[in-house]
Formats: sequence, C-alpha cells, structure tokens
Amino acid sequence: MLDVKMIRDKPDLVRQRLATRGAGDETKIDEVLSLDEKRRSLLSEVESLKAQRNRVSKEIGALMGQKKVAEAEAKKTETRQIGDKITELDRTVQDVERARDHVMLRLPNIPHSSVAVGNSAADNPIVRHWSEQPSFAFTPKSHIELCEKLGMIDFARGTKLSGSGFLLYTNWGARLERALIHFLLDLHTGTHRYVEVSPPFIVKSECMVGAGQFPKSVDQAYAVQEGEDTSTLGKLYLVPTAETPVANIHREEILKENQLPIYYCAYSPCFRAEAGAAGVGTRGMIRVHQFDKVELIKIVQPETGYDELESMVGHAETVLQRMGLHYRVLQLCTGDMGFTSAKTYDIEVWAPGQGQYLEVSSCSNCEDFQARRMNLRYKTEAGENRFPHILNGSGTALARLFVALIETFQQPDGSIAIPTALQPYLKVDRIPAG
RNA sequence: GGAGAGAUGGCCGAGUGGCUUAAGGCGCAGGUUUGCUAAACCUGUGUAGUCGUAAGGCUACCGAGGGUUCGAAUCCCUCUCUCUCCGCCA
Repeated sequence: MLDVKMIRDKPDLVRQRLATRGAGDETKIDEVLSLDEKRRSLLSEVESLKAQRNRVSKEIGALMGQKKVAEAEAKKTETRQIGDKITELDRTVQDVERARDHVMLRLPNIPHSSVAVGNSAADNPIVRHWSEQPSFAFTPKSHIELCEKLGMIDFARGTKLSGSGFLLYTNWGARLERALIHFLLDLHTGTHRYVEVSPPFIVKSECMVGAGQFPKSVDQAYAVQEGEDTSTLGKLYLVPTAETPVANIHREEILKENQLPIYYCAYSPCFRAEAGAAGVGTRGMIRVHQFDKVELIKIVQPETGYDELESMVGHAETVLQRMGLHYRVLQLCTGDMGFTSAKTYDIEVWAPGQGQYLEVSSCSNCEDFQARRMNLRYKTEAGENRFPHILNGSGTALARLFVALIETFQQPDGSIAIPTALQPYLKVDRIPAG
C-alpha cells in the first residue's frame, strides 16, 4: 500500500510514476485525495464532539458525587443528542475509510526511479548473460519426451489424479525433485546465511492481502473450505508462493532495529489457479497448478534495500552457476513489473529442448509496500517506528529448473548427466536411459 | 467435538459503571550523588489518527466486533485465540 501522506503531499509525482506502469492507475488518485479530505474533515468534527461529551460526562460524574441529581439529569438530556450525532458520524467516517482503502489496496507500488520505462516484456533490458548456450551433436529432446522415456514424470496419471496441470513425479523424477530442494536449502542456509523456515502451506486471507496477492488476484488462488461447510470458505487459501507466509511472519510487530536484516529461506509447494492462462503453452511442466519452490525473503532497513536486492539476485544466480546452466538476467520494465514491486530482476534459464529461456526466478524489492499492508515496523535506535523494506526472490522455482537441467544435460544415449554439485544429493552421477 | 479457566502497556500485575489521566512493581532511558561500578533518589518511558511552523492540544485503543449508558477495562451479546481435562486422529 502506498503512503496516503505521500499521495496527499505529492499527488502529481505519484500520478506520473504510476502512469509509467501503463495500467491507468494514476486516474484513481483524485478519488483517494477527495476521500482522504472528506475523512479528515469528518474526523475533526466527530472528535471535537467526543471531546465535548467527555467533558460533560466528567461534570455529570462530579455532580452525582455531590448529590446534585437534578443538575446532573439536566446535563444528561443535553448530552444525549451528542451521542447520537457521534454514532452517526462514526459510521460515516468508517464508510469513507473503507472506500478509501478499497482504492488504496488496489493501487500498485511505485516503480523505483532506476527502472526502465516500458510497456511489456519486450521492453525489459537484458542485464547480463552467464556462460554460453550449450551446443548438441544431436537434436535435443524436450523434457516431455525425456521424462516419459526415463519414467521421471507420469503426465497421464498426474492428470488422472488431479486434472491438467498437475504432475506425478516418479522414480528418478521424484528423487531429482527432492535432491534439488535439499541442495537449494543447503546452499542458501549455508553459503548465503539465510535462516530456514518451514511455514504453513495454507494461510489466512489477511496474509494474502499483506503480501499483495489480494484483493487484485483473488481469482488466481485456490480457496480452502472445511468439508461441505461453505461458511468456512474465503478464510484460508493455498499459498501461491512461500513469500506469502514467510513475508508475513512478523506482521503487526514492531521489530528492534538490531534484529535487521532478517534473511529467511523456505521450501514450499506453490498453488496457482492460472485462471485465464489455460491452453497457453500448458503441455509439460512449464506452466502447472502446483510446483515446488525455494523462496528467499529479506526484511531490511530502507537504506540497504537496493544493495540487498542485488545480492539476492546473486544468490539466485549462484544456483544456476553451480548447476552449470546457461541463463540471462533481465530487469523488468515499468509495464511488466508485478503489483507489489518497486524493482524486479528476472532470471531466465536456457531450456535447449524448448529453444527458449524460462523464468526460474524473480527477485523484487517491494520497499515498504507490503510492510504497510501488514503493519510491520521496526523501531530505530532513536525510537522512531519505520516500515522496513521487504524483498522476495525465488531461489529458485523447481519445475522449470528441472526442465532446464534434464534438457541441458541429456546425453546421446538418452541418459542424463548430473552436475557435480548435485551428485551428493542424488547419490548418482547420471540418471540411466530407459 | 465436549467441559472448564483465561486474554489489561516491553514484562509482571491491580482494577465489578464516574477521584483511572490504567494503581503498583520490574525493565529501559536521562539526571543527581560518586575514584570506577553498584546502590539510592529524581524525572521520563505505548500505538495510531488528527490539528498546529512549533511548543503542544484533541481523539481512539485494556484479545476482536457489536450493544446498553450522559459516561464502559468494568455490564450484555457474538467471535477469535491461549491454557487444563476428555474424546477423535497422522
């Protein structure tokens, strides 16, 4: 959520920065301003009435103490209507606040000034490449064919169990997935000094609002219901990413400054309804309703937010470097960035069987946008309460890493070579053909 | 799921309709005293909104939301969570 005071103080700047996203959100600023103005004027009215009521009530108390009942009764009558007026005004204030928050919760974050202005993915600047695209003496197969031949994924039975977009990992497929999760957590907790957490995979809607998924993307989430009890629907949701529970760990807290920076990493499955995306490149593992991911979260002082973003991207890149996979890093332009982000880098790994780059990581600094929504603050040494920057990054998404890995390291004989770094986890140096 | 007990500031804890502006204690910060440390004493010490150049004022907040009342931490209703016991369960 944006700071209302900033909108109040610099409406033109906010409008101009929002306009670079190209979604038309800048047009909602006037509505915020007028609701904010209305709220403040109502507030000063109702608060002075409350002050008056408090004063008279105290007088009544004193009169009762002196047994001057008649005078007290007279004052009661006098004050009675003030109470009614207060009740009425309080309701109006609440309505106006709700209306203001309704708009505010739907305004995206303001892009950082260093972010390239652009309309779509086509305008994302490429920041760097790592290594070369691997070359093959044969035509590299798609992961779909490889998985079927090697019995790593049973696509048909995954669909039988849960419908399209759900995967049944089998044998070496399941073991590779588990090895990758283990490898990623060890890398980030060891070398990169993140604290491992294992959060609930179902969260309250407040957490979805806090992390910024709700209200805008409700239709992308799986809602949970207890049995047939429809009254429980809308309270809990399957996590679309570990970012949701983990970023919310300290919601509604005031942290001590010396607790920062906080670095968390967590494995979780990610559940995404992908409403509206059906039929678009859905074959195989590239877009599915459930995938595994190891997520990185940082909660830091605003001064260090952007340095922390750079190092976080580096941590995600290390994963691909250790695997020996070719990738590129993009900076998302204003028109392509997510709702909560002020600045985002995407890491795309090369998938030879697809002949394209696949997004395996997205690292963002959301600045204080989420901290505001979840009311997470920290107290400075000077005693001031501030909102920290919250960063999230995939470190990395697994289904697509899995794809890149088996497509890159497939051998002429149909087997798959396992990168040295992963061998201690999978306990073999190759997955045998057939 | 059933029965019972609870939820008050950073922490402990008093408070059953108005001398509560939430007592008292602990902790923390500053000060006085002091070779140093400690002790003692004094002062201060929550969150947010709003008005104000500022000093400061006002309003709200005692788990959450409603209600009664001139006035609610206190009375009534609903809900959430925690603890104890029972049942069920991986």
